Parts: sequence; structure tokens; C-alpha cells
Amino acid sequence: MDRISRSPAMTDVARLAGVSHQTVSRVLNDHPNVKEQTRIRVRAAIAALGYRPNRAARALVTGRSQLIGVVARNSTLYGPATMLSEFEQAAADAGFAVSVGSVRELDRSSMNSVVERHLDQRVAGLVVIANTASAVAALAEIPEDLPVVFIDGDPASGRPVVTVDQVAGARAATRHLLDSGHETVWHVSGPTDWFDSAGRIQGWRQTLEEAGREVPPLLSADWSASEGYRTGQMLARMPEVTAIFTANDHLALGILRALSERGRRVPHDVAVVGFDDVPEAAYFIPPLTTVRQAFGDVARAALSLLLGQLGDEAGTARQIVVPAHLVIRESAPARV
Amino acid sequence: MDRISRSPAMTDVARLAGVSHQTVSRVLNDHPNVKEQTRIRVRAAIAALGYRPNRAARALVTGRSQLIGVVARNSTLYGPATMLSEFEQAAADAGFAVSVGSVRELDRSSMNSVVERHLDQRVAGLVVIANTASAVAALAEIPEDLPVVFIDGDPASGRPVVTVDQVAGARAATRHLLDSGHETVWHVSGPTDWFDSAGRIQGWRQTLEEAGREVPPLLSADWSASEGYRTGQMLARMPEVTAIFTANDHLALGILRALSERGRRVPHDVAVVGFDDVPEAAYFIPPLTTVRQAFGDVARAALSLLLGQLGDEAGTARQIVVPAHLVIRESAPARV
DNA sequence: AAAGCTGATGTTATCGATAACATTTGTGCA
DNA sequence: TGCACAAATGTTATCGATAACATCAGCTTT
Repeated sequence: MDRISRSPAMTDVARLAGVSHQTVSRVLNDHPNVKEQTRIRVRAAIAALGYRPNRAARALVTGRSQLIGVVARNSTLYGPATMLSEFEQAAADAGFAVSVGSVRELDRSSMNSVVERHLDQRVAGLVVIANTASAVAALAEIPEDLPVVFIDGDPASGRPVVTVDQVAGARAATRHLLDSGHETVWHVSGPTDWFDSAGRIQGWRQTLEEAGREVPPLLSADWSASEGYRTGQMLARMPEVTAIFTANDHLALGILRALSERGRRVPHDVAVVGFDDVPEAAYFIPPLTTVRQAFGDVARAALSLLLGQLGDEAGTARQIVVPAHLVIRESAPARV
Repeated sequence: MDRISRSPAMTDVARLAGVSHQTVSRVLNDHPNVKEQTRIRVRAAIAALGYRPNRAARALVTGRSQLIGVVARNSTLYGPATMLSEFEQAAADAGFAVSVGSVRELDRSSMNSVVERHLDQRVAGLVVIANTASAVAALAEIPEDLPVVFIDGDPASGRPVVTVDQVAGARAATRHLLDSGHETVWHVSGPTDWFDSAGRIQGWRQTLEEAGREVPPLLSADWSASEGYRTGQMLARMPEVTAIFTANDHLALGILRALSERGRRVPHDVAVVGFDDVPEAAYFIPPLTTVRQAFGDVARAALSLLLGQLGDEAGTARQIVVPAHLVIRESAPARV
């Protein structure tokens, strides 16, 4: 009766194949000591019944799940969303499922509750998109023995980290503007407590200093078009500003609008370079020169670092840096 | 020895509290028949040990997991990404974890493999962001008895569906343009096989017909700024085009650029209305009038429909429609 | 030919929870 | 006072897999 409704278990397969359930388990786990003929018979029984191993039972006895938890602050932003999607694909290929845990704020209690939720599920490992030092600090509760990989985290934390080479990206952007003949480059950064922002600021400043140029005051904003606009309104009134490097494309969008309202032409009067290369950056007015980050590579690198820890291979890399490269469009063309 | 490393189980709590493990289980599940004093003692033991119930064990014996699978096509787009994030929050509040499964393509085999992955995990239910009829068709493999909710799916499918009122949104947009004095409104739609596109087309067409206006030929594109630009280049050359309603904000962005290049002023020469209200829409040049969808409401509605099915309450709603409303900005102001 | 492997398979214990049933304790009422 | 019934708690079976150990052929090896 209830045999029909219940989904088949290993013993059902065993009965049909005329073997013990342990042999079925061996076939499933590719254990060598199974006769080829038996293996085939078991496989046939599995297919016939549409058998599907119960992960809960497996997790219970082995003590490990095939689940990776991802903690993200705001998976609505282009970067995190892309990363999450890419990561899920990579994890699936490696036989892992991905459980997400978004958090609205970075305070300790929200972070802890997300981590708790993941621990409840007995995730095998955690990937944390931790953009700020405070996020890293709020994660103090993560047990030492749980494998973790940080994306964009603090390289000095001792935990494995995957980062985009923000410094090099920012250098390329700044260099490009100087090479186009600008005297100096202004920078509108993201929130200064973000690692990403810090790297971009550093690359920008270094490049100016190495070229012996004046370093204008740093302007910082959140990542939104809205703050870009407000900052842009100010910059648009300053005739000495001829080149602006912004920490992301949405800031750049706001700045472009402020410049346009003020009648300052881009790139003729002011050149603008963004960061991210969101899909629509090519259709801003004018099309945006920006720095592209290889999010797919970041996701795959994070997975490989995590799998390295799961396999307790002590010798795996602790830090991976993924390059960023300049994409030149009209907002800051190759030459003025 | 190994007591230290192993995370505490229910029996450990029971021993410390001086009760049986079953009593611990009762406390955990808020069973009424537990003396208050015992309850307190057990709670204290739980806290003291940092005990955390093993979901795998629970899932094994109850036969149901506290896991909801989400199938999304492209969680990088603003809509799906926002929805996913909101959904995760809502699910967490209800004690459910969320496992994501993205697919790059909508073909049958990718869809099936995602569903398989979720079934392997014994998800309690599935939420499918199925934007096209083909996606729904590709999901034929979902077992009849697995609770499923579609977001943006086909209302005629018989499965519970949550949709945004695309028709009403499109009507509001079109109506607004007509009210501003335009003779007719051109529409650049998304891919015509998307339910969203179909609803928006329908609302647009209805409104024009009811007003006795000429219905211009339908232009359709994918959702990208890139195709918006190409379509915009064509529209910009047609002096009779004075009002354009686009199926999303990124298309609108491409069109704005094409119009700008051609020297057609927005909104003076051509008014433009988008759809989505992405956060940066207010900073397009000019700021975009658009239709906002309440993605958070969609996510919560989907969750409630799903939980309704899990609780086998037969009488729950089968379809929820979430409103959309017009946000007026400069690309199509209140009056010309 | 007996001892000793090794490969193939089966048996039983186990993970950590809930379900079902059993037992003890407590309370109201005739 | 004692009986009936409810409340509180304990005992044992169970879910479906893997781990550990046991068994049993069929081969070497000396």
C-alpha cells in the first residue's frame, strides 16, 4: 500500500537486484570490490525504481553534508548577484548544493543569525562575501574548524581569501586618464570601510604619486547612483576637474547625469572612468570606460579554495587574486 | 576524548538536564505537556552546551526537510536577484533555508538537472521563477506531489502562481503618456515568449484601443540596453514617434542614448517610460519615469502560497497578483 | 594439501532525531 | 478514600544511509 507513495530506499533497490543494501551502497560510492555483473544489475534496479539516495540519511551517518553556505550582504548589487550565480553553477558541477543567506545589515547580530542558520544546516563550508572589516569582525563566531573562504575579505585575516586585484584595476584606470593628457585625476570612492574601496583608493593614489601629480582630496560615497549624482553636482562646478575615476559604474552614472545637467561634456570637458562593467555600461551617455572584474573566475577560485580545505589538503593556496582589466569606451577614450 | 570534538546531540542535553532525550525533543518542538520547570532546565542545558538540533536527523525521521529550492533562470537581472534576496529573508523568518539553482539556459535538460539537484536534497517545496512558457513546459518532470509555486508563470497552468500585475502596470504607463497629450505610444517589448512581456504588450494595446488610438507596430527586443540602443536608433529617425513605453529600464537606457545621439530631446521631443524601477533609474539622463514592481511582496506571497501547500490546507489561494505602480520622473513628466 | 590472501558479499551497529506506545505522577470528584 | 482521567515523562522502534566487521569462495604459496 504505502510502498507506492513512499519513495524507494536502498533496501528496495537491493531486493530488486537480489543483493544486500550494502552492495547497493558500494555501487553508489564506486567502491572497487564489486563484480561488474552485479554493478550492472544494481544500476538497472536503481534506474527501474527511479531511486534517489537520501541525502539526509547520508549526512547523518557520514557527518558531512554536500552543502555550501553563502553569506552575502546585498545580493542585489551586480557584483554579488553575479558571483552568487556563478558560484552556484560551479558548486553544482562539483556535486555541492548551495544555500544562500542574505543579510540586510552588517551588524554583528544579523551576521551571527545568518551564520547560525547555516550551522543549523550543517553546511560543509561557508563562503562569505565580506566587503568590510566590520563584516569580518562580526563573523568572529564562525567556529575555527569550519572551512571558510572569504571573497573580497581582508587578506591579513589568515583565512583563505579570493580578491579581485583592485589596486591594479585602479592603477590601470588612473594611468589611462593620465596618459590621455589629464593633469590629475579625481576619485569618488565607495564607502571607505570596504576593502574594495580601499584597494581602489590605493591604486589611484599610488599612480598619481608615482607620476608626481597632485593628489586631489578624496571624495567618498556609498555605491549608489544617487550619491554619485550629489557628488557630481559638486564636481561639475569645479572647472579644474577634467578627469574622474569612480569606484563603480552606478556612481559614474550619477556623475554623468550631474555633468550633463551642468552642461559639461563627457569626455570633451571631463573624462569619466567607472568600475565593474555592468552590462548596461556600454549604453550610458556616453558609453562608459570602466574596469571589468572577472566574477566568474572569483567564484571558481573561491570554490576551489573551499574544496581544498574540505579535502584537508594542507598545502593549498591561501589567497587567490583575480585580475581586473580596463575596458575603453567613449567616456574616456584612448586619446583626448 | 572525542566528546570534545563531536558536537553535542540531544542525549547530551538530556543527560545534563537529567531528563530523557524525548523530553528534550518535546521542549524543542514546543510540545504542551512539559512542566515549566523542566522546560527551563532543558533550555538551560541547551544553552550551556551550545546544542543545535541536527537537521539531517530530523529530516530523516520526519520525511520532510526545512529546505525550499528556488529555480531561477538568470539571477543576475535586477528582478530575479531582488526576488531571491527577499525570498530568502522571508523564508528564514519562517524557519526555512533556501537552496538556489540557477540555470543558464531554459532548455529541458538544464531545467531537469536543476530540478533533480533539488529533489536529491529532498526540498520540501520549489519556487520557480519561470518567465516563459517554454520554461514551464521544461518543468514537466516535477513530481505532481511536490509543492510548487511559480513566479511570473502561466496563470492557466493550474499550479499556484504569483504574478505582478503587468497589464495594469502597462496600462498606467500608456495612459500616462496619452494623458500627457501624445497621439499614440510606441512599445518596445521584451522577448515575446516571456509572460511579463505578454502582459505588458496586452496592457499597452488595450489602452490604445480603448482610447481609439492607432496601435503602432510592436517592436520587440531582449531585455538588454544593447538592443534598446539598436531599436532606439531606428525610432530616433522617425519624427512621428513622440512617446515610447519600454518593457524594462535597461531597454529604456539604450533608447535614451540612441535618442540623445540623434539629438532628440527627452522629454521635449520624445517621452520615455520604462518598467522595473531599478535603483539607478532616477539617475538616467533624464531621470526615468517607470513602473515599480513590489518584488518584496511577490517573494512573500510566493512563500505564503508554498507554506499553504506544505500545511496541506486545501483551501489556500491558487493565484496572487501583486500590483505595480507608476513612478513619474522627468523622462515623461506629468504634463508636456 | 593446509595455510594465507584477496575479492565479493552479507550482517550488524550506528548516526540523531521523532513517533508511538508505556509508565508514572498528579488532580478532581463521587 | 479511591477511582478515573489527564499531565508529565520515559522506552523502544524507526527513518535510510555508511562503517566496521564477518563470512565465504577461489587462488597462491610452500
